[in-house]
Amino acid sequence: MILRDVFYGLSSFSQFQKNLDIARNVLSDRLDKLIENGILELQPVRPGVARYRYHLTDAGRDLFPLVVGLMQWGDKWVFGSEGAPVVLVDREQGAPIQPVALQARNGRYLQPRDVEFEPGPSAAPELVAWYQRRQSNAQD
Amino acid sequence: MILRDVFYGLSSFSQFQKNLDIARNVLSDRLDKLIENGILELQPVRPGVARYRYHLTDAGRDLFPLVVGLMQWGDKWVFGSEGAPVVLVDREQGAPIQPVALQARNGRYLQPRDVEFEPGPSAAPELVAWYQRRQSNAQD
DNA sequence: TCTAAAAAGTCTTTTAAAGAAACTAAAAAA
DNA sequence: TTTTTTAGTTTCTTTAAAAGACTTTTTAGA
Repeated sequence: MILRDVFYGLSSFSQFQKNLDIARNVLSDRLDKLIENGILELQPVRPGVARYRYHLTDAGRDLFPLVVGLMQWGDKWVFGSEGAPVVLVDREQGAPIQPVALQARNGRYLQPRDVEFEPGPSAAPELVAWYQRRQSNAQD
Repeated sequence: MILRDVFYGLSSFSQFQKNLDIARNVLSDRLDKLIENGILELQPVRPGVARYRYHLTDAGRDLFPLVVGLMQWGDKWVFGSEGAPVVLVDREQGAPIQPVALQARNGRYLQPRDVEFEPGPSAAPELVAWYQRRQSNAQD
């Protein structure tokens, strides 16, 4: 919810507090954790003044598709027919954006059954072994 | 983590328990909540036997881009240069899939600054008012 | 310039959630 | 048929989250 508000454009403690109806200490803890984890950072309101605003880091900005995807999921499965409370539009076209979805390199949309999980560059040896075992056996 | 495991193909209580290293009562609670919220459902292992497997509902399957997006975020910002432990490949091509990202109707990739939040069909009146106030004023 | 209100937290107490370990009943395997 | 595994539940302890009062610094207004 904090992140959603940051993407809405909010950046101060009290703005979050008003909007989220959350205890101040909890808000404070969560903001600290978001900073510790490199998702938000504090920037002085203006040089030389000890008052700060919370802003997204590059890592934080990269969470945008996830926050939007979660909203879209809620629009579909929680709000459903009553419609979305908020819609995201492309500034250039003024049109709603596409739903977040998985795509292959060639642009095809992918469902869970269309993809496979494979051990990556830093896979643990036991994961590689498990994967190879699964490849040889047909059952599971 | 439970959902990630479900997308990996796990479906039984003990599979989750082994893989997640979580207290049994906590796992039980969370599975119940996932069912209550229509993300998982219980299906009998075989007709007439009181043993069940946890399976995704349509709503649950729709969370796939979010789970994958979260993995991709971690691959980039947590694992970084050491590389991903798991990669997702398109079965048809055998190639890694695209990163989850926002796209406009015309296919353009969108950053947070390229989009705008607007009140939707079920927006609360105060959100509409807030939005209109923000449209007329240039500041914030 | 002084005052009051707002902003941004912190501190203390209460409540809820998580974790560990033992217990139970049914189903599968030996 | 006996033993193991599965899929939980129960009870107790520990840890974390939430609520609400309190503090200090900033800022806007009279």
